[in-house]
Amino acid sequence: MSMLAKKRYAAMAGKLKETGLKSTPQRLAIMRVLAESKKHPSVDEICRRLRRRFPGISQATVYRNIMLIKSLGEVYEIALAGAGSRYDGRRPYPHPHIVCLECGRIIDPELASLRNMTREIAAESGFEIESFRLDFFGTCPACRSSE
Amino acid sequence: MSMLAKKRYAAMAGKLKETGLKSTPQRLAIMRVLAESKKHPSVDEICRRLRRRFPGISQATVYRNIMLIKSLGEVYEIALAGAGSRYDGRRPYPHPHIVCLECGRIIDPELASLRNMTREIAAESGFEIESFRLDFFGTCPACRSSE
DNA sequence: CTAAGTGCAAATGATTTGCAGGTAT
DNA sequence: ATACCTGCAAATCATTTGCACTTAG
Repeated sequence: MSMLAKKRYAAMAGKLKETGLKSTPQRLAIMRVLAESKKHPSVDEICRRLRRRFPGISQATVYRNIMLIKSLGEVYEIALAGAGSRYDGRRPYPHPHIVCLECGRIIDPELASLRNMTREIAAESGFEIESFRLDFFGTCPACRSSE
Repeated sequence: MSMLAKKRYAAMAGKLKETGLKSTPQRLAIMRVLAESKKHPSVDEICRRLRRRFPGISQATVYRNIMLIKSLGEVYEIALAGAGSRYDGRRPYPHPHIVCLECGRIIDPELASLRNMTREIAAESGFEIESFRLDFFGTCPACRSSE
């Protein structure tokens, strides 16, 4: 388990303790998967991965726990059009993605101008902005050169 | 019907002609609603609105036609987490939105910094950016004051 | 002990699809 | 005439919920 994964897992398990909710094996295992996974897994993927250790685990349990972890502010839900949501437990806050339309690779760019933009939006609209979603779609350098 | 609505409707109906597909009354009526509506309607809202003139119109027809119109590049689908999609026939290209989490209202802000940001992303990642998706979520002024 | 959590199955809500007629061209 | 469309109902798919049973604290 990488340094970051350890840290993320500790943060999740810690928040759980604080709330007084129970640390069940399934719940902790879900947290571990979220903390370790670099690939934005779906509920179904998380479930399949957990079935090795918990053969009878149900999707309902995964859904319920992800909702809980999300309410603790410890996962970020990436809601995709037409498909099921994917989850990022390594960066549990809104952040932009770049998705390659050829190979499906997703990268997380740095984007200095974002904070300004959120402020600009709030000022213009009068909304109180809580979160955002920003994805760019295109072709990555590798795919472009092999065309 | 406003100037823009007329223009958008003509563009949609024109593209339809080009393809050789049929101009059924229902299909044209759906286009008209999309061209006129400033409020990013859902399939259900479009359907209810059309039932005045077509009492028996089905959701399936609306879904099928919106898919078709989308494939013509004449509507932009705003896919939302947890809720149904909404549609924008006035700006059928990617553009940012602000979604109110209380009342569901969606507005289209001006956002000067967007072009720069796309350039920044392309430069940093080496991707060729084709499209994007940018939504802000928060609480609109009306909902905030009535809390 | 007992509130919280789990698995299962059934419910939900958005969207899709199969089919038996209709209708635009 | 005939390929495309429509309405209806049934089927999907992701997600949620009700319930009886189990378990962490």
